[in-house]
Amino acid sequence: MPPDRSGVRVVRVLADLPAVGKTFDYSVPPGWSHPVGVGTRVRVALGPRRVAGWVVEEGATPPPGVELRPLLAWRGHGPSPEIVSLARWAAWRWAGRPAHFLATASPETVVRELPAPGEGRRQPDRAEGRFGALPPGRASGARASSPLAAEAVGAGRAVVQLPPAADLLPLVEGVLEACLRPGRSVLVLSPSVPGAAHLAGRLSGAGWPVALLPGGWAAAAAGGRVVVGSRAGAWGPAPGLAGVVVLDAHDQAWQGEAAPTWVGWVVAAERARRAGAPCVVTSPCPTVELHAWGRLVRVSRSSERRGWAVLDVVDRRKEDPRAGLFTEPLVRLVRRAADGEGGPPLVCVLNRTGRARLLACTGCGELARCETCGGAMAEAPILPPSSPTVAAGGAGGGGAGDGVSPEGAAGDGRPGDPVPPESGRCGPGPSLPSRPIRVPSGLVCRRCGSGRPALCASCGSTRLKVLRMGVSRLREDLEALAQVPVAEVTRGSPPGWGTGHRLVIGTEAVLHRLGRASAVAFLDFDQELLGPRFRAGEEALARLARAARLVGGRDGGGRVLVQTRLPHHEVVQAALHADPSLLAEVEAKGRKALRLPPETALAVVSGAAAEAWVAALREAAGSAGLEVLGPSEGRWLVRAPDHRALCDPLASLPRPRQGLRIEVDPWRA
DNA sequence: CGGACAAGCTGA
DNA sequence: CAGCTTGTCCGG
Repeated sequence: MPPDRSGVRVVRVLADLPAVGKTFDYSVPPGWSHPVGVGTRVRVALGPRRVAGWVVEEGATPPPGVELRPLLAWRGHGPSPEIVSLARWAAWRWAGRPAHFLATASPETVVRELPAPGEGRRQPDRAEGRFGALPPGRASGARASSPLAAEAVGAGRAVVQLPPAADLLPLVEGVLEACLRPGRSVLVLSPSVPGAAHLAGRLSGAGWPVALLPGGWAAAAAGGRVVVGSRAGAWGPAPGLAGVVVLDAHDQAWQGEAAPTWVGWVVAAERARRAGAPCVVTSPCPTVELHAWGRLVRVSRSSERRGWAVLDVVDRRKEDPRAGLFTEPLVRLVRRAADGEGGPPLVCVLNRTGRARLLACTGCGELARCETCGGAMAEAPILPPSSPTVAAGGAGGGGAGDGVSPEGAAGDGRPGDPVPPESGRCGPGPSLPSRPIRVPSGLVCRRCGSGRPALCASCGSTRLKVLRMGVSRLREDLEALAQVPVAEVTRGSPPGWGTGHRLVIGTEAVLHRLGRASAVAFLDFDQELLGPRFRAGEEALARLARAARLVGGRDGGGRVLVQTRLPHHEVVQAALHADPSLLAEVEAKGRKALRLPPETALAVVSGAAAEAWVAALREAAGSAGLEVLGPSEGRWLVRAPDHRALCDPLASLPRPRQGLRIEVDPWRA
């Protein structure tokens, strides 16, 4: 090593190792012709190993007494210095590691050089049809100039409340017209990957220079393009950022389940703020957070009404209780769908997987409960041990409450999930068929996972009646009623499952899987309304909005049927009157009263090391106005007046290497 | 993260 | 006291 300060470039490198937050200094080999700057991806020696990393600082003074080692290899272009800085911010904001975000912000392959910058808009293709017609838009070559877009761009931070079935393209094009300039970029994000691809196709057909992420990373990094992506796209390259558009900003998909639980639209908005660029988000049903963030821009009442569906509210209080979920209006709808010819299907939604989630003895009336823990026993098919086959399984969700969340359904049929233990304490016996079947069925505890045969524990009767049925059972009943095949779609179903059926039933997932429906029926909407999460109301309205979009709004002629015992609930009323503010007002007051976001900032801390760490946090807490509540079910809730008061202490307290999960902005408190 | 090394437990 | 496990520290 030459004795320094004589033309040897020194760079500070962050290794791509989640647990190593520390940075290390290296020398740039003198012979290198590669561009090396903040964000460049490199390979370095760290102790005995060679690891990937990013240059995060240039020209730093290495600590005295360390012999610098040279960078080992140049691994192509990486995120820009602005993104490196944004990653540091996000690491603070969601209690994560910068390396996590830099990985998200980096291209999937080594990018050695960048193509030419985008050239501005060319004449639109006339061949428009190949991008499909959902939602039914007019030819996008037509004048897109949208006064709505102008108003939104002018507001700087705008929440455009477009109804569910509205075509978003005119607004997006309006923002592009207002913002996209040679050599600059506009970021357009959609909550789903197919949604982003579809949008990219339409924009590109309309003549815009599009780079679709993640594949188009290099093109995006060259600048002058509309950069289209989904959640991770919030981290995509967009040099000279001149505007940001986020579609369906209320969507739960903007937040991930894995820690750090960063929120895509919040990252995009922060990026726009730092660049001084306008950020326009759209939503048919803006959340309270969105209301607190930006200025609300609304369309006319008549447009808004047109974009929501006609809602049939079935008051289950007035229906014959013996009819169960099959109310008279639903039966009519089912018969009509069964008799119909072709066209999109009737979609029935019931957010309960499995066949039967709660049973009682027909003889003595006793509930089927677990002999071990007292929890409710659900009916479950008996599977061969560790069968990988997808089947209805009531076994999901260890202690996840009612399992109403889509996550609760995640356990379906995955190997390693608690399936009824045929070898267990009271397994049903030896001769199991090799394929999963529905009969004989057993009972399985949804809390502790133990199983037993389908018998009443108190009188031994084998006749059990279903008090709360799940989709699998309902599918059979629906098929019997309709006399046509009925498809069942849950999270585990293969893609494309259910197409070609006149009737489809499923959990919440069915709303995401299908592109179009003639009608959507929510069989037990109370479950959505009363979910044990503080965002239950907003989620429920988002589902109604999605359903309205599926049926094409009022113009599409579709209907949405909602079976509920709470017909006056603000969520139902908001959809009925095509006025999401009816919910927003109630919701804002409620959050304020209960000191929930956006009134406060929350984090949930859990894991093996949580208890000790939280104790230390409590020590440090008092000054900052930080409250630590809990534990409840092994989780602590940390509450602060705002994110600064929350995240500063979380960031300054040293973290154990393992066993600590911090969820900032938790979905449920 | 993964290797190095130190401190603790075990068994002959 | 060797041999192994478990824990803590460090890397430029």
